Amino acid sequence: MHSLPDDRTARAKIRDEALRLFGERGPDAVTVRDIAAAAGVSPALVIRHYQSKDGLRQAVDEHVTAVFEAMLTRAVGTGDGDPLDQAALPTLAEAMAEFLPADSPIPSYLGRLLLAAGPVGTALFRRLHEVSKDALAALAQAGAADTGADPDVRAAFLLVNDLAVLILRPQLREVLGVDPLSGDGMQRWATETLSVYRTGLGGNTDPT
Amino acid sequence: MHSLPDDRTARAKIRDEALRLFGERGPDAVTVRDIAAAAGVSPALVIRHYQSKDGLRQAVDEHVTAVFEAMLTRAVGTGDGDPLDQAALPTLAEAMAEFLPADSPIPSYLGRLLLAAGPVGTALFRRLHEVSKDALAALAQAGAADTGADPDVRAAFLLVNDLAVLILRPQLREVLGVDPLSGDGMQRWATETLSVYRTGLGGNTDPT
DNA sequence: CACGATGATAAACAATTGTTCAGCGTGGTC
DNA sequence: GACCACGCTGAACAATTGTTTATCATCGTG
Repeated sequence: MHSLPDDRTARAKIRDEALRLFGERGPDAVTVRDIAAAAGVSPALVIRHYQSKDGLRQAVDEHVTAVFEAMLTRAVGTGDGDPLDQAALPTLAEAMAEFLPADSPIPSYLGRLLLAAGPVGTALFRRLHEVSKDALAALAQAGAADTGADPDVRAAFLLVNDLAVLILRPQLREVLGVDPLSGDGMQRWATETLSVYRTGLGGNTDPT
Repeated sequence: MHSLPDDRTARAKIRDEALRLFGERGPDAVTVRDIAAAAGVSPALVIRHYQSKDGLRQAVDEHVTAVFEAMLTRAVGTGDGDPLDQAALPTLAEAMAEFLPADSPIPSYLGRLLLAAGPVGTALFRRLHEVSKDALAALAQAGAADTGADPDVRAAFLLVNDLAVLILRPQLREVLGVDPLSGDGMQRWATETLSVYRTGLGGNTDPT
């Protein structure tokens, strides 16, 4: 990422197609020949640029992580204006919808990254848990929420609720009839989650 | 060797080892030779009994689905005593902890089944969503909860909160320092989720 | 004892996959 | 023109993997 002449043609295209295919089917189900064909190059060129398939996977990992990190800082950065409102917590999916094109392969790849065993996914998950804990603490300090008896678990609970939309996107789309990362789907999802976060599931919570 | 019921044959052992390995690494990362070695038999015998690796995978799918289905009916069956209390909803993980040994490979395999694209996982997810919807409706009818403005989405929300423990178990264990499917972990997780389900995240919910 | 039936195996086969290697075309420079 | 650096490729290689085939051992039974 330093001083290479230009990332312009074949090399970047290989990485982008790999990102897309990895996100769709998972790295194990994608062959070097698949990637080469999708990028319109020969399999040998893929290896020539990235040494190995695993090298390519690492390059995609780093690229996706970098994009996501930039997105994170921008997302929490914008929260400074009105630091804590209803939208301060479930911003992960919303940030993706805002900063990425609707057909971006990054959400899918991120979902796989978080699921796969490995240092990258683990670090990413831990990072997100920290962000979640910080957000919860900020909400609590502002009196907009309570950290609960077990702040670590509560933050993890909030986090996985957000990640579920990434990880189970195909299944949710199948069952709900709408892509949970689309505008409409996010609206419906956010409404319900915020409702629960605000007042719980409802019902006769207090016998007044 | 011979005293046990006729389920500890080589055939069953192959299936059980396949279930375990598939759950640990995913079917694509497990070779027929791996399974054969784990079961103490030859690779040829694996094929002889199940025709193909995919046939074995289907057999494991059916076995896991059957076990899970039995678990589901027993779990909702026990709910008849005191039909709806605090424990009526997030029973999925608890049912597993109750009906399965602590080191059972079934939760992991189920998690993968729900994530993988394919008819079995899709059907399973749809089935669970129905169960979740029914449970929510029952809670609502008893006045213990509200179906919300969007019952389908609310039921899906509750479902994925439960599934997250299955799907993200390694990551949660890593971050929280406790297996969320162990007794201790489930206790902590259930406490927080029920707290949120009951009253929301807390804080100054109304600006009096 | 012979003898199938049963259950299991070793060895080979064919296809796939990651990777290497020798070389080809093209464009800039002397 | 000669040359050479560079981006790229086609074909081959080696390892892995799912699967087949031909064979072996064992055991209850005539």
